[in-house]
Amino acid sequence: MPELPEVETVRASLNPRLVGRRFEDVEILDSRLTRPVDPAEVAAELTGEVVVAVDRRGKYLIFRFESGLVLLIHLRMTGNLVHSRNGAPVEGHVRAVVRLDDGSDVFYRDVRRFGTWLVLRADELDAYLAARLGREPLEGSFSARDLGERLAGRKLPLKAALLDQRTVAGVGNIYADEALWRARLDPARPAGALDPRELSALHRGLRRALEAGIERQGATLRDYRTPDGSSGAMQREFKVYGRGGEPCPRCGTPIAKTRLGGRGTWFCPACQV
DNA sequence: CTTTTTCCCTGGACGC
DNA sequence: TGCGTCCAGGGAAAAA
Repeated sequence: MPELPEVETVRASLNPRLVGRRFEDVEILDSRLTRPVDPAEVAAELTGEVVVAVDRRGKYLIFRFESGLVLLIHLRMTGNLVHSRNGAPVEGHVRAVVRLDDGSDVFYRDVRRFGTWLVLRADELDAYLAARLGREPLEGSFSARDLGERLAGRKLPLKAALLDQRTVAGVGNIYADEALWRARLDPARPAGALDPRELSALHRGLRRALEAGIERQGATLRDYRTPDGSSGAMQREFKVYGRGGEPCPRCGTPIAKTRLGGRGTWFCPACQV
């Protein structure tokens, strides 16, 4: 499940490969991908476009073109971009293919078909993203105080608040649990009830968890791969996610599993308070 | 307004 | 071996 670190890894890999390249041919094989827009219309819009940058905002990939169009890709659960230079076919759940002007191909694969491709004009992009996303947690100017403002007055569980992309952009189920463990905070705590010291710990926990994920090229549990086909290594560093019954790396208490915000949630019942 | 629930999808794990 | 059931979860939309 690609979250901020996985999407950032994909972005960093694709950017140098795609900048300056022209989309010679675009095939969209699954109409769900562009719904409700006709995939043929999207393919026609993208054909001939020249990439000037591959950016990221939250979990969105942003392909910017010379013309001023942008392609917004969300990988959701199992979306996967593969860059193939040798013309070797890529197998399995291919939903779209882009042929570039250097002869290489970008394959979009997605087992569960939740991912989306959306074409916008650059002047529409900010409003689209602003309506859905909060601050970038790794931006230098994002402070514990900013985080506190996003959580103030909210009564839902901390875990659920972190999954809400308007709280902080890019955090998903894995990094929410990992950040809460680092901050020593109980995921069930009411989101608006943190004191300044706890907000600071959560701010630091979020950044440390996300940065660790980026350093390890993301976490590969099943489907996620980088565009060159390699796996991430962050899954080996998980402190609590998916580790029910194993000892807490900090205090040795067995990790507990519960359900919060509709998602599996792992935490240490002793040192997260 | 905020929060919760339902839905979309497929394949892997599990019970019998 | 095969079949049924459950589970994984990001975000949109509907419901509460």
